[in-house]
Amino acid sequence: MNLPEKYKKPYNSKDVESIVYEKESNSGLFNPDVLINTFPKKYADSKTWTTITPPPNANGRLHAGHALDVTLKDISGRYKRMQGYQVLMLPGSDHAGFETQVVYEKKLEKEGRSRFGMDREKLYKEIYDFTIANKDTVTDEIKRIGASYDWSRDTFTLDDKVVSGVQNTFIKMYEDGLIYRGKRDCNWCSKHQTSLSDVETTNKELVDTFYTFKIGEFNIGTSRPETKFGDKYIVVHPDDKRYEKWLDNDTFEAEWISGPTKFTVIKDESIDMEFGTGAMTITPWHSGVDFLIAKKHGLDMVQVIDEQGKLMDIAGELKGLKAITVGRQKVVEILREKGLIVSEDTAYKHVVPVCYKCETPIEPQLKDQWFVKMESLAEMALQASQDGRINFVSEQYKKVYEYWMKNPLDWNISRQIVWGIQIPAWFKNKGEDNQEFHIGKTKPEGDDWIQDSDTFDTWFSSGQWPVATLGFSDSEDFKRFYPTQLMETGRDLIFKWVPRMVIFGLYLTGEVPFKDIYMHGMVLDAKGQKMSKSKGNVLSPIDLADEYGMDALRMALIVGNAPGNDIPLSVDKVKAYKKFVNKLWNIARFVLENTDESMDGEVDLTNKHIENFKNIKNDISKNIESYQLHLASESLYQYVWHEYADVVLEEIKKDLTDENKKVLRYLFKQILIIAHPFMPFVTEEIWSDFVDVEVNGLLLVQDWE
RNA sequence: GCGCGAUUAGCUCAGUUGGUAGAGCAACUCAUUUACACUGAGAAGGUCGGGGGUUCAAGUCCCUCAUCGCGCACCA
Repeated sequence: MNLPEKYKKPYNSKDVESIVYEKESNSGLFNPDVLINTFPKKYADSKTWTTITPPPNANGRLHAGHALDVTLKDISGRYKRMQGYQVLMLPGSDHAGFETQVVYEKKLEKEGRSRFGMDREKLYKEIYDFTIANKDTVTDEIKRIGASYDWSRDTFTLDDKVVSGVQNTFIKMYEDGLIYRGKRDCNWCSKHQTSLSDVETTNKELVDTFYTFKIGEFNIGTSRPETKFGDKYIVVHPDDKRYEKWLDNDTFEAEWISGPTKFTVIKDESIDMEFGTGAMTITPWHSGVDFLIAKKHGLDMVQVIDEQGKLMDIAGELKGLKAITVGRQKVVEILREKGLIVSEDTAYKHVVPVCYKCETPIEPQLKDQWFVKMESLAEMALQASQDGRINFVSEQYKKVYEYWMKNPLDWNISRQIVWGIQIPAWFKNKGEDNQEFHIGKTKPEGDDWIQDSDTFDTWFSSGQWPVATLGFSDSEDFKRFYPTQLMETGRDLIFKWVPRMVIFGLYLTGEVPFKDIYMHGMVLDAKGQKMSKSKGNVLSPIDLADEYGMDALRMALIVGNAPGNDIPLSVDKVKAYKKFVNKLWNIARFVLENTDESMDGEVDLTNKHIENFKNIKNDISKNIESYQLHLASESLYQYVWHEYADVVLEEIKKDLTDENKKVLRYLFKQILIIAHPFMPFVTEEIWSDFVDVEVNGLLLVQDWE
């Protein structure tokens, strides 16, 4: 027969992938509007199926995790589109405020520059250009994975409509009493010079010296002597017998760092009598726990360490020293000379919060910032999970989510960085306490108003992503596509992103933003280690695809990857699926050599092979529906190789009757359909040799009944 | 400390409502130009981490212990 030349060689992904993607993309069928217009019979009256794709940070290149992310949702999307849904997979990019600024700061550092002292607008413009350039690279790489995304709706978190809508949300929340400005302890990173939310810190175990100091009759423990300059309160538990002779608010004078100091005894139940001596001093400005005690008892709060992490005036001659290093040593020296050290435990292990980007220990600071009151919002989000309006594909994340929603902490949304959406708030007399402010997008009457220079926590805008990308509630797209079906994203975003989308979705629209939540695991190296540049074990999805083909990589990422579990990826595994792709190619060769289009008519549906296939197909459909893609892909592999090729084809080869050829051809075309979502490139390519695509359409829109 | 996972063939992992264990890779035997050597046929390999319980029946449900991983919080 007329076998195309290309089948005489093994499958070569390089000859195929970009051409196929272009063909599919140029057809416009990734856009649901075009889908309806082109195939009205199939799509005009059908339901929508929507997924808003997590915006990859527009600050770097794609890694294997992105490839998994795109593949998982693309399989579902392609499947639903073939089934006849108006599929919208909406792509976007995130300016990723703090993350991008950190990346850009590193770049500046390399160039011997610094963002501090740079003109705000100039810096913004530079980061903007940098981000846009990267965004284009990232977009191209996502396309290589085969993402059937509607690029005509591509959205950037700094698009006008998003910025405006996000600011509106802030104003609405303020009016609803859900946002307040308050002096509260914040997680301060002294390297990056910004406050961070609780989920932007991570924990690090340190071995420090734990000191016990003598203050009058009390022995107090601390691992942070450098904060003790301003301490003038001794706090003990009200039931502690050791200190029962002291009454609440009793005072005494004792020798301390800067000389004789007046101390006040405070009794508070939050003290752990078992720890240390059961007595401690407090430093409310630099400790969240101490802050709560001070607030409760109305105590003075004094700043000891400045925003660069240096000791302030109160430290007298030690002023200006780096608090945590030299400052600490000097204070200890002073106290040693005064004979106030009772004991030193040099092997004290404790865990401190550090900046999740640079691991600089967080220095809590009291600052005026914008906070979101989380309690009622979290309650709404908890309800949605408990009553099943949102469904977690893997239960373990439901538990984590619900735990977090039951224990919400108010959310600091102010960031002292320029890269982001500026907060629509205006101040008079900036710098003083209790300053007057005005909330609104435009400057109020009068000359002395200046806009808050802070920007929103990036998750404040990306939390609104499902609503924002669809144009907020007054747009046509919103009415058509909201609420969406699937939110598929990495397990690391269970706190940062997912609950916030649920909260904003419910708050802004009354409806959950998505029904199914699929949290995928991390892609690890072959040994199960986290991929990192420093370990040198990073597998680039683009490099792998260059060598083995993207279809092979997609399969390697899906098979054996149960929802939510981390997945090791090895080159051997990708190779194995490259063989599978080639197997499909060779089957196509055989079928093309032995059949032709005249055999495309009716087949005997009671044929045993067709009956068997029907069961496999049902099984695969069921597993895709429930996001058990590892099972679906496994069945596909087993069927194609060990049933169709090893049994059906071998049997029919020995008895090439017209009827058998028809069965062979019919089944193979069906295989192309069920294999398409998993391996879009090779299947689409082969499809065009079986049918006239001009007449019958791309494989992309064939019926999956 | 609290929470969440994991522990199944040499390795990496599946195993959906309980019905006496599966895949890929590796290793072994055979076939030798076949649509496909990026191949085919075959065989081998597991007391499902330990212990206890529920059940006619447990890899699967419950309890407990151990080891590993992760997350959250904190003690000054």
